[in-house]
Amino acid sequence: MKSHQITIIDIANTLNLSKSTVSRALTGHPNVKVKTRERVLELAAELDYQRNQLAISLLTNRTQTIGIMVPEFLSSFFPKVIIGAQDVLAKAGYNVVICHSNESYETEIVNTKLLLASRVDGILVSHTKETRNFEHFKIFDRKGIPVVFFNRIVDEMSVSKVAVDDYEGAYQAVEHLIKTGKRRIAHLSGPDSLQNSRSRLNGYRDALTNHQIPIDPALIISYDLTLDKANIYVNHLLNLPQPPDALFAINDPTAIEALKVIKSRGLRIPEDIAIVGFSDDPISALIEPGLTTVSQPVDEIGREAARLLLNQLAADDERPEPELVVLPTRLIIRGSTVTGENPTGFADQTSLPSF
Amino acid sequence: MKSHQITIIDIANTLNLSKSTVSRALTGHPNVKVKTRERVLELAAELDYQRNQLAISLLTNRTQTIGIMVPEFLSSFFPKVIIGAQDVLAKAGYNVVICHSNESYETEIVNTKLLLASRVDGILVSHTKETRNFEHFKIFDRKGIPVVFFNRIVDEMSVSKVAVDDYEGAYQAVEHLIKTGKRRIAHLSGPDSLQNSRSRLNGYRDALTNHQIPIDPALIISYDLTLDKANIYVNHLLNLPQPPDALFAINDPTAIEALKVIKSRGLRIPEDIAIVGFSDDPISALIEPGLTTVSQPVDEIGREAARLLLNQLAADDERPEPELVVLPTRLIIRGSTVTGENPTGFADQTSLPSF
DNA sequence: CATGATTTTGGGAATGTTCCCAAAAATATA
DNA sequence: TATATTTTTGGGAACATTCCCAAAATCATG
Repeated sequence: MKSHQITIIDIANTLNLSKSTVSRALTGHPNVKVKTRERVLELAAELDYQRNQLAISLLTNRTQTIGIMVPEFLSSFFPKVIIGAQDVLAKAGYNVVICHSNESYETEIVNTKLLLASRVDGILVSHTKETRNFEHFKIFDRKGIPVVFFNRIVDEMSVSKVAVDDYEGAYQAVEHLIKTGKRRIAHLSGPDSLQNSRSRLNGYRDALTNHQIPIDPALIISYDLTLDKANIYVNHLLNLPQPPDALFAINDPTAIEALKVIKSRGLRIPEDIAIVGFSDDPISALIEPGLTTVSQPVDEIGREAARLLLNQLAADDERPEPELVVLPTRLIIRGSTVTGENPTGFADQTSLPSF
Repeated sequence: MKSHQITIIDIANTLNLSKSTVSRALTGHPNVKVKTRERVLELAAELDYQRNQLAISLLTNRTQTIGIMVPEFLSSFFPKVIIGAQDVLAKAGYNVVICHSNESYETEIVNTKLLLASRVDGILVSHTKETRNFEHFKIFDRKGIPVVFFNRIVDEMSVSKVAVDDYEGAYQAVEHLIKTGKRRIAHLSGPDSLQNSRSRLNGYRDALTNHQIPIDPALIISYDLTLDKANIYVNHLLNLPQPPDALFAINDPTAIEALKVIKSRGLRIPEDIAIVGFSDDPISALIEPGLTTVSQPVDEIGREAARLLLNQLAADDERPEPELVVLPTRLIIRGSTVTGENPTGFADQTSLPSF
């Protein structure tokens, strides 16, 4: 049961002033006597007065709130992106509402409605792996609420986007495997609905082709990113008449699952089969052998997405041109592809304490 | 630049109705002709009408929004708690705003103001390690906005709280070390400001005392949970004239940092020194050796905290009695304390895919 | 001390919605 | 057909704030 809220009228009445004067005193308007302002601020502090942002938002039609929608946040990736974005947005005076869709298209739509109802000024989005229809995001666009996609981006919408160079990252990962002498390189790919999944697959293909290695469709498997499936597919690959001598996985959790399966079969990594992941999850530096992986500037993805959104919000005339930012990736080489590299698997750990 | 928002008045004008009737049609009030309701709903859908939650909140003085404040969310702990809480709250029709204080007291106070200004109906809080003064939380209490503490709880406030049995968890962890024959058991503890840090220390002490092992103050170190400090203190302990033969760490990141230092010194785990952590981070099952740790029902902490908050919100008469829920912990035994246990370090992995 | 200029204050509209009460329309009853 | 009853609709107040314009108070200048 909430008690009566303190309003500017309460303050006005106690001090025998009008609400207008109190409002001016609180917002720092110059036209108010110093003495009066002091009296108002003093009483406001004493009563724990908090201006009602709802009323102001209703009046100004701006909530100073940005919605961030992510498909999950159990892995470290999205929390880090959010932290980066939040930092930039907070400095610009915006609050942040975080929604996670749990990789469910239905939940994503519900979140969409929610953000629309709470009248956010803009949204940052990484859609779910199930999302193939983007009508629910176009509503924002039609209402003039800026949308910025990050990480999982949408070709069919003309809005600002932040991605990493998935193609190049994948290309270099596969080229690295080729240089270590591997020839039968498998790829555990993600669902076709994800743009970055498609780009990484292209990078994989082109690296092989450019090194005169034929592409064997039996070595390419797209899956839905649920780890029990990964387990099945890795086993399947190992059971092939001509099993692969290397595996490029769509992401680190997949690579780690593969590593687990391969170790339990008593195969040697990287001699029998080498593994490369994608995204440099903190875990990847800690396991044995350390996982070679394509790192991405996670924090910077969030910061950049926030900046693009602020660009859209700042323009008070017509809508500014959408921008596309592609951030570079970097190959981190560890024991899963090269012997003697990071033998303990411990390197550049940066995770924080938890309780 | 946001375009004109569609309001019920727009709908009312186009259909030659009053705003009252449109409002009734949209909210499902029975007293409206079926034909009229259909016309209204149809036009509303066509115009992408979204009711303005701000206006409603202003009127009802309830925002249907809950604030969750956590000290960090880079480790997996708090994201999991948030997911649990969010699930329960969403089912009860509440939205969630997440704030992370980045372990900074200052930021926590800013977040407090922010949640107060956005008029949340209640808050779930885990305070920072720096927080020793809780006045900023008492403001909520005074305004009749329910507060529930979880994980890091506050003795001096009479509100609902959710904790795990830190004392018992620590006791069992240390007892386990004693049973494996260890006698010089060190404890890397957290800051005294955290209630769970104190409880774990008590569990450690009592386990030693009850097994007639004298407590050596040189083996107890409280630190601020920043990993570089952990590194220094572990080295310090190993350099003692009589180094410990086991280490009970306040949390898993600390334990993993210790493991790293100990391995790099060429000591055997657990023969030369055994390690136990706290909270069963997903990483703990993946490293080598697997980390023995005290697991807590992370998801359930969030769900339970949400339930306690709903209890407070549901009561429409006077304020209900605060509740205290203490959830059980469970010792997970792995290779860092027992040889031959989980030799690969891979066990019960449940982390999700990331990009 | 009067006049004009400037500073300070007050009143009302506006924001989008719900809810209460009254009015109008439709329906039932005599 | 007139009256009573029920259903459906409309008009205003209320929520907390800001902003514009006018009114009041203060100040400076001759």
